[in-house]
Amino acid sequence: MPSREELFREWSVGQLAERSGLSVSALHFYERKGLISSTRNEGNQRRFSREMLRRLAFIRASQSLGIPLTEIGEALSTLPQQRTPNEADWAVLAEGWREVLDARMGLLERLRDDLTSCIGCGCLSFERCKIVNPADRLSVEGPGARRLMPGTTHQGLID
Amino acid sequence: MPSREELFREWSVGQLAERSGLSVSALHFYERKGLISSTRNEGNQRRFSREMLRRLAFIRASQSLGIPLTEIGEALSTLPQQRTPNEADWAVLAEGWREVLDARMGLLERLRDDLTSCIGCGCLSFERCKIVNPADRLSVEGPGARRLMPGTTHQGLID
DNA sequence: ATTTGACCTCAACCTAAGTTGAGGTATCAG
DNA sequence: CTGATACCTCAACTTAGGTTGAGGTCAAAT
Repeated sequence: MPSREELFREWSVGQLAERSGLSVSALHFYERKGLISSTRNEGNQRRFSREMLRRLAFIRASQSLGIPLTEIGEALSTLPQQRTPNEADWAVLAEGWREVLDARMGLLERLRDDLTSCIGCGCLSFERCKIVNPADRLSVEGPGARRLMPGTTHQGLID
Repeated sequence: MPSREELFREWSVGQLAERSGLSVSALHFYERKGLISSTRNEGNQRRFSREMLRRLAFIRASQSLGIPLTEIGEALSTLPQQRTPNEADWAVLAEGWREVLDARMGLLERLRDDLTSCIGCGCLSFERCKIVNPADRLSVEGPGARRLMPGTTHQGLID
């Protein structure tokens, strides 16, 4: 159980970085992106509340699931603004990711099975192969790097 | 069955682009990266052999599985150099991806289960939560964008 | 009083997987 | 023979998720 002091204490970036295992530059970056927030002391230095540590934990957990920061940010923005989010609030977010993961796994499973049947028929042809063709939709996305695994909002690779 | 002409015919970039559904700039890019190759005619224009079409099919199929181009290139470089690769050669590559996919799905499954138990215990803490901590290893990879799903060579997110 | 270390901002750089555009050449149809 | 395409190269731009460094300030220990 954290002491009364611990609960109300505010952390500097360096301290938050040490506790979270993230770099100071990453914390600055997350703040610019609106994923975390801070107040400033008299000398313009950041002070973070204890709640930010939990936000960072959620961010890291979500990233390890392959979810992009923009989506993580959207999820975080649904947390209550006035009161400090409680366990139930966080559970709602985590449950949302569960659905994303299930969808993503289903996609991988279908791709794997199609690949297997492609080995069987030896096709790998542009006319026939289900695995080769779906990329048509991906190639319509415009410039820049592609997302490896389109998340919640994927348009369906195979259907 | 393709005609004798078709078999020996060489394609220009534009034709290859049309047949494969890829853009001309992407084909140039793949050639620079060594994924495909061409000869040049008298006027310095690219001529592609029929085999390149199959390579492109493999590249697109692999990409739809979330495999990065560098790994696809490594796989392609294991194809026989002297003779034209046959069905069996391609099947070896496809079988390799199957293993990658199985590993990737196992990873997602473990993450999903851990997330579920994290909802149960309501922790999301840096000290205890299996889902939050593994990112330590990811953060050691240096500058630049992270891969969403580390492929064959992943160091193990959770173990 | 000074030095060390932590902090501040801002701009530039990195990878991946391409796209876009400028400036110049080739090829083909009429 | 002359346009209209198609092609060539090369450089710069794109997104994501940050890192690195320059130049300057703040805080605490000596």
